[in-house]
Amino acid sequence: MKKKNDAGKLPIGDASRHYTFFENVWDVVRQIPAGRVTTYGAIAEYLGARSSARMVGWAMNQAHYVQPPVPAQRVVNRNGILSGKAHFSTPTLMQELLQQEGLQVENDTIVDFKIHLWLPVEEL
DNA sequence: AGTATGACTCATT
DNA sequence: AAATGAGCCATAC
Repeated sequence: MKKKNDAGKLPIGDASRHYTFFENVWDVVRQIPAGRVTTYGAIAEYLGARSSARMVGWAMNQAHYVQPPVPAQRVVNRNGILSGKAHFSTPTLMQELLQQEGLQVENDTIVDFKIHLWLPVEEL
C-alpha cells in the first residue's frame, strides 16, 4: 500500500520506505566522528557516484525528518564552507554546533578544514 | 509529463 | 583568478 504518489507532501516521516541512496548517505554521515567534517562529494564518491554530490545535498535536506538524527552540520562543501547552514533552524546553528565540537569557524568557513576532513572512502 | 531547481563539483574559458 | 557550462538525478510544480 504505498501508493506511489500518496503523501503528496509526505512529511518523509515515512522515509523508511525505499530511499536506499538517501539512507546510505545518512548512514555515512552518522559515522562522522564529532569534531570532524566531510564533503558532499566525498560521500557521493564513497557511495560510488562522485558526480552525484547534489543528491547528497538532497538527502541532507530530508535528514531533518529521519531517525536516528543525522549530524548534518558535519557535512560541508569541498571548500569547507557551511553551504547548508541556511537549512538549519537558525542561521548560526550549524556553526555553533561545529564550534561545540571543537572546530573553529570563521566567515562560514571551517578553519583548517583539510586537517579535520574525514573521508569515508579512506576511513570506512 | 515536461521543465526547473538544488545543502555540489569539476573542466574549460 | 573569476566566470561559465556541463554532469548528476530525485523532487517540486
